[in-house]
Amino acid sequence: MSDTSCAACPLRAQGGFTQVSDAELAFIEKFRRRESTLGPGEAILREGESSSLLFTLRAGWAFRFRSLPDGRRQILNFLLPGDFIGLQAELSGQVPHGVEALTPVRLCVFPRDELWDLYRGFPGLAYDLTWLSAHEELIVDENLLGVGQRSAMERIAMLLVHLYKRARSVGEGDESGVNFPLNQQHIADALGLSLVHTNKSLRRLHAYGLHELSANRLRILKVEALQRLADYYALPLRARPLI
Amino acid sequence: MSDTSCAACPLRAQGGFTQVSDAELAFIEKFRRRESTLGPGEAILREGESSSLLFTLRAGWAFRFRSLPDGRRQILNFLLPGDFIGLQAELSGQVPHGVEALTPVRLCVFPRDELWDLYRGFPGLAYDLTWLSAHEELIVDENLLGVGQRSAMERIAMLLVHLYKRARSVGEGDESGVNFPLNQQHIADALGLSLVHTNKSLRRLHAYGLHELSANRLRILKVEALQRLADYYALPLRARPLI
DNA sequence: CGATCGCTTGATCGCTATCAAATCGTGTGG
DNA sequence: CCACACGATTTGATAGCGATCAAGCGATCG
Repeated sequence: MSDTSCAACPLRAQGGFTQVSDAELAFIEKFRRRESTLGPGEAILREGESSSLLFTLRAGWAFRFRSLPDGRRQILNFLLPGDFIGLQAELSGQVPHGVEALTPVRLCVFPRDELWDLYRGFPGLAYDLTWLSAHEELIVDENLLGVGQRSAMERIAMLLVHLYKRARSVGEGDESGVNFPLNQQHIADALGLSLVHTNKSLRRLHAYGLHELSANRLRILKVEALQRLADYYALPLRARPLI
Repeated sequence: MSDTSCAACPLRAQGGFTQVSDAELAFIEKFRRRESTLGPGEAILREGESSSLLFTLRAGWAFRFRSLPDGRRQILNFLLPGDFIGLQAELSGQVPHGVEALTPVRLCVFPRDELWDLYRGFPGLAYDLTWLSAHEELIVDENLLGVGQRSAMERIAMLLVHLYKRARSVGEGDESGVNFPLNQQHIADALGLSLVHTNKSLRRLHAYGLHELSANRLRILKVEALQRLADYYALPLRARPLI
């Protein structure tokens, strides 16, 4: 697949993202080295390794995770189109978490060592990067609140609503639902639950008739009810920067 | 108490922070509007409210939290001297979390609406802000990993080691221990445990003789053993930016 | 067609929550 | 100085949510 020009970026075209100036766009185009494609289950970043690369997820879903020596794994957050990957690395470039593709993904690849040019020449983009970082932290905060304080059912309801809204906000799916590439193990790892209990809770929640989840497709029938059940009221999603 | 000049900042003097140029220091000095002092339990930021202010915690401890409508509260992370407060607010300035002082705190206060001057004129400081944001996310990641995957005892051991190391890294305490202003309710809220269970686990952990915790003072006797118990191996703390 | 992976279900265990109450230290007012 | 209130800590008893163990089912794939 050949690389698309940033000016013709289908993601940027589809709205929900902030505007950039022509000069900024030109810089981004130059900053981006190439595009890259990976399949489901492939590693974008490996836990504990160094990477001199940064990415923007242009298409597809992925997730960020950390694990313990004995194999327990915690999914920290899910990455959807427009999300930026790799900021958390310390200067050394070593990332304490892994990032793995959930679906086929399309990545824009940037060289970390030219990040400085961005800060020096394009304060607007620099600001955007900080914003993206702070925004991702906000999502992790929300997960932590859920995992620390909510019951299993509440957590699941929250996750479904959360991902549904985010997917819709980047233009995926429609009234009939969105693609939903997580399996139950992913849900369990994201919510700090066992696989078995996740299955049982999911089943019990399904019996309420507030959502449909089948064949990789998620449909939310009663958003309000689900949100009430989870005590989860997401802030409205604003236009966000895209680099 | 009169304001200190940034050039004479006792925090910056004490090492562990990255260097800034004279020009940057001068900007920070101008950017900072005033200092402010709050007592334990006082709110630095109120959950859900808007704030046009940003802060650097110059002295004292605080914590960031979110709560659910029914009162359950999750502490997201603890703030120690040098930490920057308020980045997570969306452009509107609305913060989804609260920040509360644990000890008497001394804050440097910055006007959010001049943040743009920093990005335009001082790319190095802009970079630092992104770094601080990403670094805080890293800490929240770690908490999420713990709350999602670790047992009660492991979580407590982790928290003690984590806070001890951070406190030491900003120059607090000595071999004989550090001040430790959390009560058991704070620990419970940070780790997603009930107060009663926190107490019992703390007690059981204390019986192992790996630490001493009394009268607001924490002493770690066997760091290695505690870390092994928690499966927690913190990355070495690097020099960090201070704004 | 056997193998593998993800989903489902039942039985049992145990960690942690919840309920209840006692203890202790501290500050306050009589 | 004592009585009292209040917050933080501690302890015991009981309940329950979610983990763990074990097994079966269904679909996809080489």
